[in-house]
Amino acid sequence: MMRPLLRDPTTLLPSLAEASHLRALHAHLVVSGRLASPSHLAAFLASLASSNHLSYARLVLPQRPATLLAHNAFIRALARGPRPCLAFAAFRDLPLPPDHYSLNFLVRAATALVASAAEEKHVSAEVNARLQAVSAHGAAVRWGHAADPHVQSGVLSMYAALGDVASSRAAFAEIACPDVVCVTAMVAALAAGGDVDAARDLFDGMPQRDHVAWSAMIAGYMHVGRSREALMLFDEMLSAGTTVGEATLVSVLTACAQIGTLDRGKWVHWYVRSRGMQMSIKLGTALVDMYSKCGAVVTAMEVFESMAERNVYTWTSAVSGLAMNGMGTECLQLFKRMEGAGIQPNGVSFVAVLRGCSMAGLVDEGRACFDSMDKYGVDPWPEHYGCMVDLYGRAGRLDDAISFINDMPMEPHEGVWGALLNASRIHNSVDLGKYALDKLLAIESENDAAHVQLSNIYAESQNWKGVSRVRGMMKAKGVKKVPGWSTIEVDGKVHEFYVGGRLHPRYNEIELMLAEMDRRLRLQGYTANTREVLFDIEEEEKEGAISLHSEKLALAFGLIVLPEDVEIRIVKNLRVCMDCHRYIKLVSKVFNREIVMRDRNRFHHFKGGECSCRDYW
DNA sequence: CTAGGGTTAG
Repeated sequence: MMRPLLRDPTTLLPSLAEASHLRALHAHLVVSGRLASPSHLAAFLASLASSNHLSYARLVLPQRPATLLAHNAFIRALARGPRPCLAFAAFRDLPLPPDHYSLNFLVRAATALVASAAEEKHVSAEVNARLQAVSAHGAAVRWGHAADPHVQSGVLSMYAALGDVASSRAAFAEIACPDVVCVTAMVAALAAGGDVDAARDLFDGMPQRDHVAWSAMIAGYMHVGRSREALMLFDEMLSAGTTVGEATLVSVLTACAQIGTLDRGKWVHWYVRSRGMQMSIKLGTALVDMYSKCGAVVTAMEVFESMAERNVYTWTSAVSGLAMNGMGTECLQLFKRMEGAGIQPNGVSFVAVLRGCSMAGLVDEGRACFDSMDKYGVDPWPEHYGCMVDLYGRAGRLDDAISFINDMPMEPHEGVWGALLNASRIHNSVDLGKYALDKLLAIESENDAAHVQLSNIYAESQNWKGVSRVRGMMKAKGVKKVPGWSTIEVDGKVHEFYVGGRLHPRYNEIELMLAEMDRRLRLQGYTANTREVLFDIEEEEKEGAISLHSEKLALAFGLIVLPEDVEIRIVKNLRVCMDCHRYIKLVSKVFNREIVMRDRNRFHHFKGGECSCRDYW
């Protein structure tokens, strides 16, 4: 008669916040005799623990003959809860010797502890997590359960979460016959430790691979930013006919976002819909992120609005998408909506909204956001200070930027000086630029971008001596400039262009188009601004170099091969230089094309001779 | 009653 109520106390309890309801349910379980059954007791305890009724659970637990089933369920619930350290206390208080289940859950608790410590960036928490992790492994050995396959795979990923691949390796070597799960865990551990090639060797040697193994290897490439290989492996996975799960698609979308390949990203979106796959929070978030990072911010927001459920990652992803696409006002509005929806912003959310405010020159609003971090219990990271300096500096309030730096409770990190340097460039403040560079170089003496920035400041003020001095400095210190490259996607294929390079098979056509572009731009009164460019390349390449910045090559190629009604989408690894920016604005007008360019920091949407960044970047 | 892969910034 009362069966329906008892079916699943796990889903029932969270809605019963009231203690009287709790006691009623408890009484009900007792009277009906259900609580005498170890599995019902275990389920009841688990739901108590996971719905934050810990003290109640602790009252219930010792009142009957102890079973490992019940205690293990309790430990498991604690391990998955907000405070995994509680699982250790429960493990210590076990009235019976632990079995392999207990140890498995203990190891999970340690992993969760490590993960949360890493997220909080708290040093003492990390040290503590490390100790707990080692002690969990020790307990598994001491109680004779270290050879249980569930415990083994758990231990491997636990050490991986700690960043201790050596221990993962050692533990893996102990396993006589590792099963698919353990090998997959080891593949992931090696990749997380940066040794993707070792991970790939292990993966290639696997006697059988299921979709999780494929997924782990694809994600492994993503961990080290080798997104092209991730996509290539995904193609192999498709040809192998393996089932494609949601997790795989999330990694694939991350790869698309990183490369900026909108066509493949759209294909994934289509794949999800055509298979009728359910749109989970993670998948939806990955889609929002992919569309944002491919410059399709409108579609990103459509996906965002269509999602049934969103968490702080989803919101932050959308806020950040608006910020990087230069939609500062919308970004701030969305952040406010997020607060209104009762979502607690975290450190990343604040980085995103502060960047958005910076883009739109919303200085006071940004300041208010920064000040509100305290209210949410978010400790500012160095990045947040960097954003604030950028916010003031970009708006031309250099004095405010400086006094903000002086009031910092910590030593300014390189990002802070970098922001000040950039502000000095925008507002032509030579002295401040020099000062910021000095500070920056004291921290990062070989920062090539910083040298280039200072040189640009000198160049803007026609100080050629300064330009050559910086150049000499770089030579003397052996600072190597990162070579610039740009990519453009045509029919799903990504074409790469390098600065001054003539490697593309259709270079002859590109050269003709570049000449045509120059001709038509000159008719509009364009003259090349050689100041930055001259510094950017080696002496012998100077001649003709203005046409050879990688983004111009990519743009010329786009003009050749893409139809007029298709926007030209370029991804560049460095910040766009002033001359190219001016050049591309003009091309967008003269050739009547929409051009979207993602540079190192943000998007530039060019149209009709204007850029969405309003010339501040 | 257990296990391996996946989401936000820089």
